[in-house]
Amino acid sequence: MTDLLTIGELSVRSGVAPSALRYYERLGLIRADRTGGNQRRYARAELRRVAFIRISQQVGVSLDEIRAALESLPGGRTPSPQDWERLSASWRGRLDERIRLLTKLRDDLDGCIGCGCLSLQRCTLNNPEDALAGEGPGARLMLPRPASPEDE
Amino acid sequence: MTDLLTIGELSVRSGVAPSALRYYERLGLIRADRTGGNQRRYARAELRRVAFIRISQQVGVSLDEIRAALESLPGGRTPSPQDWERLSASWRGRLDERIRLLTKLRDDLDGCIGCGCLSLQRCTLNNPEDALAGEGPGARLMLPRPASPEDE
DNA sequence: CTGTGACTTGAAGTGCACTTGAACTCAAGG
DNA sequence: CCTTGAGTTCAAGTGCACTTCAAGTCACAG
Repeated sequence: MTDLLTIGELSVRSGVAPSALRYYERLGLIRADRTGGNQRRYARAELRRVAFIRISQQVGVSLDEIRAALESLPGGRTPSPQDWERLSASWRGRLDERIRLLTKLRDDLDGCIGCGCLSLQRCTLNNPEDALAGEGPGARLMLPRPASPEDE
Repeated sequence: MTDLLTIGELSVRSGVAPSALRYYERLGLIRADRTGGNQRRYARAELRRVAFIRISQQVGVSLDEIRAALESLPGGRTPSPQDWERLSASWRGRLDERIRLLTKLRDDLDGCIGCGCLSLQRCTLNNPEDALAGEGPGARLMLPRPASPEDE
């Protein structure tokens, strides 16, 4: 029971496929020591990093932004609880915003269903002023830019 | 002021790029008549369809599912208000679920920040039982399957 | 020492939702 | 009639987050 994990072990414990872990390493999100035979060995702290990565993805943050956040850690490679708190808190706003927009969408949808204006003309639903645009996770999650109606 | 729209007009009114409209047509999401010169002319009803498509995407529904939903319309090609209501309502559950999961994530994140257990070991945050998995919009929005911790 | 399963690499492939480019035609105003 | 901007097609490219593949190496139990 050494305190270094193989890629297989890290994969099982983190729930992330080995291929994804290698991918994260290529992107500079995690790091690994190597054995004499060139195999990866992960410090346990990497488990925390992987957890942070997955949680951040759930919030809708891209890997590139996560990388930037992790790189912002002062000096030391192993994030302290304070680092963790700061990073987690920094996504909080994003999360709030996403929840807010989805909730607004739901309310608008309800309003539309209720009011019968389902042709979506002058309905708030079709009102582009702020509609989950930008900041989508993954590739293009939400919408590049929403609709701007006029007539119909 | 004919009641048929060119692709440029539909693009401006819907906020969707012409290339995207052609793409939607290829996928069978919208349809267009053609002029003698082979140019697309859209009935105004297509504006509603495009609006529905964009809204559905915001809810996190893939184009393929949207296509299936639109195909489910009984007979007539122009969706009635009732159709609209039914379709909109059918996404409602997805929307609720997404909001629920994001809210749970936020609460967990708060809990983590508050309780200081930021190493994310036995924290709910890292609890995979239900974590925005599946059903992501776009490509792979949320997560294929989340983490399953154990030690650290 | 050998077999087996876990590991290594780089390159290529996947899925979604589009966008871009090249080469061309159409529609409408002057 | 001619120019110009808007339209057409098909093929290929983009971005993200990975996965898959082929060909080979490593670690360890027996």
